[in-house]
Amino acid sequence: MAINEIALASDSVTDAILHAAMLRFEQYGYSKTTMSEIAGDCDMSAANIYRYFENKLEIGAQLTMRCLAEERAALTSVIAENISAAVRLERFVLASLEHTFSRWSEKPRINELVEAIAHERVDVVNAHVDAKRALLTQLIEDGIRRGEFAVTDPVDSANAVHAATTLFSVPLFMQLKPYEEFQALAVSVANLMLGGLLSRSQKK
Amino acid sequence: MAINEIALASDSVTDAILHAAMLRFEQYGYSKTTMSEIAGDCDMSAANIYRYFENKLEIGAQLTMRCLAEERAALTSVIAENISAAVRLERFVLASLEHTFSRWSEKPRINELVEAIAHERVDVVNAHVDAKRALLTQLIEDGIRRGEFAVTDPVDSANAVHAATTLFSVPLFMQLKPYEEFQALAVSVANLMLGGLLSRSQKK
DNA sequence: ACAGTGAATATTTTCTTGATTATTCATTAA
DNA sequence: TTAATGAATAATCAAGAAAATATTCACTGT
Repeated sequence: MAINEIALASDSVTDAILHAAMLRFEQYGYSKTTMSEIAGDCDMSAANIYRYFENKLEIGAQLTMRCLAEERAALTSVIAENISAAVRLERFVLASLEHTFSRWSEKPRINELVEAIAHERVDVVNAHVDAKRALLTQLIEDGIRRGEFAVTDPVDSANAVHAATTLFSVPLFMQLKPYEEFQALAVSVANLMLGGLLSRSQKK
Repeated sequence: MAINEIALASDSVTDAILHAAMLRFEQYGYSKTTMSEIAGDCDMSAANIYRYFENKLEIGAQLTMRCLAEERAALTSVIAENISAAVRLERFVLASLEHTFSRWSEKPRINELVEAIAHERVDVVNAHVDAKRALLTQLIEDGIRRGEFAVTDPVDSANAVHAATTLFSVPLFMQLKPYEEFQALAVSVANLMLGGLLSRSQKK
């Protein structure tokens, strides 16, 4: 029964709704999923959902935030690796590309959700972008601390790196080339930028 | 009379049609302009246009090619300046941004035209992108020749620079920030990349 | 043959209008 | 007071007709 599913998957009505919505969105897409269906999965009426969420968009927004947070979690673990900042930067770019590409090619429904929310809730995307920039800033600060990077303004450098890797973060572009070409390009871009970051003694 | 306009602006029926179409597209937009209107401006019937152009899309494509060629002409003259390759590269990026931004903000009708054609005639955009990459390759080769740049594969570097400056070449992004912020970002990106291009002796 | 046309056809867009769906609200049950 | 509902309302979507537009074609004048 649905009651069991809820018990297994979550510990509050809010989470039950989010969980049910996610399953629907994954399988049928955001726009094709109705509030009644989500409600039915939770054994409640559609009206009751509005006691927990302002509207459908808010459900989508929260799920999108989770999705983007997962991506950042992966990037965070790249940053945390115990290797040179230069290699971490390259892996950061490659990991970002990998998430963008695989969401686009393997999870089109979720991609649809994210795009829809990005359109109506710019704040969600902005928060993600700001968080990503903050991660890059962290990484660059660490590189400076270790004596690897020679730049003086880590925030400015992080902004530049972020801007320069736009191509690898926007699903829309993924249709332009096969994944392998994007990978090679990402490596080239990362190496080019590293030239501007590395301190003289680090260069081969 | 229209006859005079044609005589002034062009020397063939083909050019008269293109000229009339451009005026209409600029003022009313690509989709709102009809073949009959273009034909009327040239004192001919709509059917007669098809003796000179395959269809409306082809007219749009040719005008778009002109527009993109103008942009490349500006970039070409930046490359031709008699200054260091490093400065030319920065100016190249800034000029590219300027074209993207001003077309988006000041010529929305033309931008609509370009977007419409880009959607239906990918080959037109591809040719432009390839030509832009070729210009960058030229510039980098020149930088190498002069001893300014230390890279070994100018085509790969040009691809990387081109990819890294995507943000400044796509009209869609122009809504994200004010022009001044884009300018500052473009300078940061250019400097970051120059770090990877410049030969050791050039660095301050 | 060539440049051109009006009328016919095909395609696209626009507009209605009937559903479907989102959201609100008055009310019930605990 | 809190959780929940069915019914009412509002907003959105979708199918199909009507109108506008693109494209073709048989034909005219040169």
